[in-house]
Amino acid sequence: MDGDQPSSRDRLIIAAQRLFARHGYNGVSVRDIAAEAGMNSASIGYYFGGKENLLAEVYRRSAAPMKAERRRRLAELDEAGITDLPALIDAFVRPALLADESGSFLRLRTILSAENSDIFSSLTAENFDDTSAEFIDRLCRALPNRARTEIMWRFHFMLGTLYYSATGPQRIATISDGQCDPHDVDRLLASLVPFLVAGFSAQEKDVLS
Amino acid sequence: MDGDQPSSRDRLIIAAQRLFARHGYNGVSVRDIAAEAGMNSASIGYYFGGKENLLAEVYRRSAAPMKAERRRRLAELDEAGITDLPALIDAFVRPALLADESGSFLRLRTILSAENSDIFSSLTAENFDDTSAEFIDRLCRALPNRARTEIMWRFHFMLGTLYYSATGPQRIATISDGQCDPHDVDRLLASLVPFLVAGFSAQEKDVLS
DNA sequence: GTCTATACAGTGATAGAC
DNA sequence: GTCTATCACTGTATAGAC
Repeated sequence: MDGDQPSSRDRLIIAAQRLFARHGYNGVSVRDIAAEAGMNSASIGYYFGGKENLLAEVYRRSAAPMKAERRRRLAELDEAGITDLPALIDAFVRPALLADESGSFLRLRTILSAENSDIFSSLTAENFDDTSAEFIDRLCRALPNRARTEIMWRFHFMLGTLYYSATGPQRIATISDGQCDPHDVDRLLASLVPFLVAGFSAQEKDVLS
Repeated sequence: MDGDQPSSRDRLIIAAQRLFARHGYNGVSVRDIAAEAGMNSASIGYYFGGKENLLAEVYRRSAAPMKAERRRRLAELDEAGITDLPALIDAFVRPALLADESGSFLRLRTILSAENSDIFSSLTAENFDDTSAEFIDRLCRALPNRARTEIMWRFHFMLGTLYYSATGPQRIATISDGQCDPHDVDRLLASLVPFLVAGFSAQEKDVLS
């Protein structure tokens, strides 16, 4: 049956997942992870070949439920025959902020994107290239009068709002004297989705290049 | 006269500024910085009390010209009597991407925001709270029918697009098969400013809270 | 196969010699 | 004011126990 103890390998992944989410990548040592899993630090080298490969394993595990949730929402939209922009953007953005508790996976990815950009690139490409392409295709269909290149730029900007929301929360709280609480994901989404919808719908400025 | 050699302290700051911009904060050791400045690594402890305080010094030095450029552009607008949203947003966004070569200071700040969020918070507050407040006030005046809270949320989203553009460049290049080059700052701005203008102008969704 | 003790070169910080 | 020496820490690699 499935009631088996998790394997040593799995225990390491779970411990790493928890610690990376809380303290980022560089903020956690292999010794911390091993201790959290109740194992020797050298076991990470044995099972994964190094800290970086363990990160890749954690990334894959965390990405899976988020991708599944996005796919589920898209299927729901298809079933209901909905193709409008707000629903589409919501289906992309909401799972990123809600898939794991308080967007800890999103936070980890933001840290990686800034600090270890080469690792981040390959992991993102490996895990999200298909989903991203799917969404860009749908965005182009929902916005037939916008150039595909322009939509990709705006997709890029959307990622920025998402990533930053996962890490820079105290800034908006400071500026607003506590009126804006970035941990209130529902409130955040209520502002973010209309903002993005308007941005994606914007008239194109004439560009030379 | 002013033709003096830069002091040992200044040599360290300049070396750190160059290395932090290229390799981020954690990617540079105090030994690297000291070697670049032609000094002993312990000198950083002596002059600054530690790597973190040296970072604060670098931050202040880098923020100054960017803030000056923003102020200069705002003064220009005031002189010409321009108060429209696109010009205002451009005056905020452009100096962040152009003040130093290839936005290396913006990149450093993004890394800090993700990895060392407590340091980032205090440095940002120390250096940018006044500028941010000034811009939010102007945004509110340019958008008199939008709630101030909502404008602060959108300001938060704008920071996200900026920060991410400074670090996650290769992602958009991959997705677009090279059609979008995030290092082309002029092209980036040509898409970003209209996107933000539309986002800031968006109709408010009815929010419960 | 699984796991661990241990050594190695690197980090930031710091006490104390000069 | 500057440097040497040293400390506790990091990720990694490996020899060897079981």
